[in-house]
Amino acid sequence: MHLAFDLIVELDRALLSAAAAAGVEAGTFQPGVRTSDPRHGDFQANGVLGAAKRAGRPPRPLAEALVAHLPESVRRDFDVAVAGPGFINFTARPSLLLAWLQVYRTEGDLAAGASAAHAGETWVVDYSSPNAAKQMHVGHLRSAVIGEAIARLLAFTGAHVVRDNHIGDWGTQYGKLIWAYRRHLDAEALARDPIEEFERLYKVGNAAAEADPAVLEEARAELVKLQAGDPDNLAVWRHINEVSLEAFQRIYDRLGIKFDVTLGESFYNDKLEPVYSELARFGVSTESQGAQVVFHPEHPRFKTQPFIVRKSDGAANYATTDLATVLYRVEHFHARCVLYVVDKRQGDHFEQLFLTAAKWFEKRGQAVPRLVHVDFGTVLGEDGKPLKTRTGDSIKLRGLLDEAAERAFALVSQKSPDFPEDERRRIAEIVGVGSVQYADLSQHRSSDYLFSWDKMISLDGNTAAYLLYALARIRSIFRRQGLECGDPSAESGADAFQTPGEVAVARKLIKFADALRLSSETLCPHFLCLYLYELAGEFSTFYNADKVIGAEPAARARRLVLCARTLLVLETGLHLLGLRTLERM
RNA sequence: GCGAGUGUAGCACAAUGGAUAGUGUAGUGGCCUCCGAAGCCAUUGAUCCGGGUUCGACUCCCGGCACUCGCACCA
Repeated sequence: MHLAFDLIVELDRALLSAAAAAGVEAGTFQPGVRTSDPRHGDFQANGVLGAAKRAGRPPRPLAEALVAHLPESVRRDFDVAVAGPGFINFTARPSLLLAWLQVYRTEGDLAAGASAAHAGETWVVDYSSPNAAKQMHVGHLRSAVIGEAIARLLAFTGAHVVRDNHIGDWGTQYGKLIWAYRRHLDAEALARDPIEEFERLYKVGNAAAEADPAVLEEARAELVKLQAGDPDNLAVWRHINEVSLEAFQRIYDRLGIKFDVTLGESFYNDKLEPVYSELARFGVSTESQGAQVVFHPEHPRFKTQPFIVRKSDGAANYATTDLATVLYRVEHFHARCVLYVVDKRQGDHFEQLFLTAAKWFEKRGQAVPRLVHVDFGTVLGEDGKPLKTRTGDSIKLRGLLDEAAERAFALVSQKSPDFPEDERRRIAEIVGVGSVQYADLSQHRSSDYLFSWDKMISLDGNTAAYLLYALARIRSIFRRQGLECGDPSAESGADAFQTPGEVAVARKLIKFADALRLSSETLCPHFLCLYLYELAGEFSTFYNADKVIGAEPAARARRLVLCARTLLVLETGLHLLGLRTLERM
């Protein structure tokens, strides 16, 4: 039996053909189907009002006419009603709810249903992108967490995703760093915590260069040697980068991040010369104050605010690399779309980059991919200012995740004292790190967000722990019944949903498709979070009202369907967000 | 100065131009002989101000006010 994954798409199509049959002029009617307030039904079509206005017809009779021309299948699956000024409400019948849940029963089924959205498209997602030789701190959290969630969402909805970690592994800081590395390296500290040692060395080099111009000169000389390909300096540089990447990967492992490629700035060193020579030759760039820059006369601000593509000393900067990177992603990956998951404070840079790339590509006679700055707000402390330690230092990501796991451990130990310690540790890591990820994802990415340990790990409200707890309770039902979750034999004999709790959960489950679509179209994971939270809420109400164990056979079977699918959707959803899930907690 | 963003209940957040603006916390009152009470149920409380567009505006446009951020060789 064919049953649409996204029922909204199906209703949209049905309404369009009904409009044609009812004599509505083509192109004047957009169905506008969306999920609705459950009080009114499951889906509603709002498009009649606008179309009636344009046609100069009263809306309600038009809505009635459309309803009368709906295909038989729609009327069989939905209770259809015209309401208010001219809304068409669709309420899924219990038989449709059960049928949908019987068709979409595994993660593979869901993925197959969702994958039509971006099939055949290649998307490059540029996220995390820390600087080598420095520890990742709280400022790196959101890019990593949001970027990973978006990459997973796109992949699940059918895209071929290239995850690219565009690390800062080249630049002027290496002069001072290498200078200090040669003179002040503490081998013991390096073995203990290499990145901390690199950070210390950089500070030593920086301070020495500030205090003594001769040192500054020496550091510059080290940089020139590195850039000229001096083998010794290159070896130091490589060592620093390797060690840095290993340290980053330990963080990424905890956050469920795995990059497809790590093409840092240095990768583009030999691809920069054509960028500025072409920009100059095409007349896209001009010379200003000794630098090569791009102005955009059509833009209110960038007509005077330059985009510097080559510094007055002849060196490249990040604008140059970013342009070279766009070209590489098109030519090498055939990217149709490139996402930059970067702090919103860099908005100007990306706006200028995209304008410049458009002009450059046009001159090259090449289509520019869709370039999107997926921006996000700042992580604030409880004082409303950017999150720092009490002494004003940035908070290290590793320490932050450790603290999250520690706090979760205290909680797990309190709630489940009889679990063995190693299991409590394992649970705490999942709950703690997941809480940090979820707190970040559950809020609209564009706004700043307030970092609060208490709200994050306190298990009330829209938190990771609440969702994980719902999972644990479902698992427990199956465990107590000696059943595998989703076992078809346990579900056989299920009849249509009856109680308010059953119906509410089933109605929420069929809207997973919509949550995925909304979330991936807008590149906003919080829509998925909100959906999962509401689903878990509906489930908790149902769980409280309707018992599975001990129910008569048909009721037990249909309730097991709800348990299994809620578990499936919650787990699939949480995995898409980058979280790990657990059996009990 | 120019530009961008934000302004929703005591606090923290939602609302893809749609119906009576949702939720969590905090407050109050219930529910464990009942699959995990890290839970459930009930209840109080808000769109910065002023215009406009629209059948319909938290949402779009214009003008204020407040806060945040960005603005020449760091990324």
